[in-house]
Amino acid sequence: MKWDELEEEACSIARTIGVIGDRWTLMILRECFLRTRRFEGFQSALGITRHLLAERLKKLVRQGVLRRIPYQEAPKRHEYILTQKGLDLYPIMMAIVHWGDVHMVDVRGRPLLHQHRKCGKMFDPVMVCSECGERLSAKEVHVHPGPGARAALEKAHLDKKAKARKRAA
Amino acid sequence: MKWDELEEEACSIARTIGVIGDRWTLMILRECFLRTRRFEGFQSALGITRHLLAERLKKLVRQGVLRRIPYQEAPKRHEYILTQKGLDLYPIMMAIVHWGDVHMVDVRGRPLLHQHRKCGKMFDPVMVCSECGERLSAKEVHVHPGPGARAALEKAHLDKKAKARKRAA
DNA sequence: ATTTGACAGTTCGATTTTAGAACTGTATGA
DNA sequence: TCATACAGTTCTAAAATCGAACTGTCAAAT
Repeated sequence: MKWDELEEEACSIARTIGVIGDRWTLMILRECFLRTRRFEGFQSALGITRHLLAERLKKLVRQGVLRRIPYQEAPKRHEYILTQKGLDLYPIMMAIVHWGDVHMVDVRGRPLLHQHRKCGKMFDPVMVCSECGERLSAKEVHVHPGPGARAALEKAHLDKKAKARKRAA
Repeated sequence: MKWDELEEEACSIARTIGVIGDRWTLMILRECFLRTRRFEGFQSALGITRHLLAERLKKLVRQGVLRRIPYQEAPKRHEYILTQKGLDLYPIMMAIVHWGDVHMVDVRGRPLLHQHRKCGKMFDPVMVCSECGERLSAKEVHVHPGPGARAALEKAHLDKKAKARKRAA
């Protein structure tokens, strides 16, 4: 499977992984959420090769996760800013941070603490059900095929028939 | 930066990415949450090469995300089951699915729907503050260096001095 | 007037990963 | 005894990544 095929799969995980599912992209997004905006900023914070950084930034802009905004003429310079689509990645980032905080800390303790402005307290992110507000766990969730999956199944069925015809010919 | 260095960084995102931050690992974990347990199951569902699948499964077992459990002798066969550490990845998975549902669906609609057993309704996952229960967004969160970050800063400081001495010599 | 440094990339050869396919070995069922 | 299921391993070719150097514009320092 190639990267660009992932985005066509009838699976929201596959499609999302097509956008953010590699090491450097996730690290770049971490920096975005920590308010880094410029090429040099990303490069020196991450130690990524300049080549790859340029490539990943372009890809994120193409996909609408970042916006490239000029901040000076002569020479032309741009900043990379999260779009709303990019900001919406926040729960993913927080979920990743939290898992690391719980399962990957060493003796030194947590690298970062998070304070909620609204209530003023240090907090952990918690995932709840949008309908009843209770904490979610894998075992309490039932998965059903949605309209996208049914369409995909029909397509797979047709593909299979096409292949069979091809073999016969 | 190499993969194994990621796990030593003073950053929970970097450490987590060191474990799950590649395309195939995330897809394998998707299958785990959909109840796939065996080598052939993963392979045929994902189209991953057998070589990489074997490698990724080993890595996940080493890191305590999966447990390798024999289900028959002669020939020896094993199943790969999520540990608690693995089950705790659920919020990350759900956050990824949800972002895909919102930003990457096509005309066919959502591939999967999620039903919460407790309340019986179809739901979306929502991330809230553990202290006050309000929805989280990036702008409402303040980041503070924790104990792990301070220790890391001191270490970086020492490393820098060591390097300077080396240059001088 | 000339050099130095910051910034944002691009280019290129060497190394590392991944893809794709074939092969190994044990057991079951026809 | 022949085919099939399962869980890998091995091999070569292709693709991605690394590391380092190079390009070009401008501002500030000498």
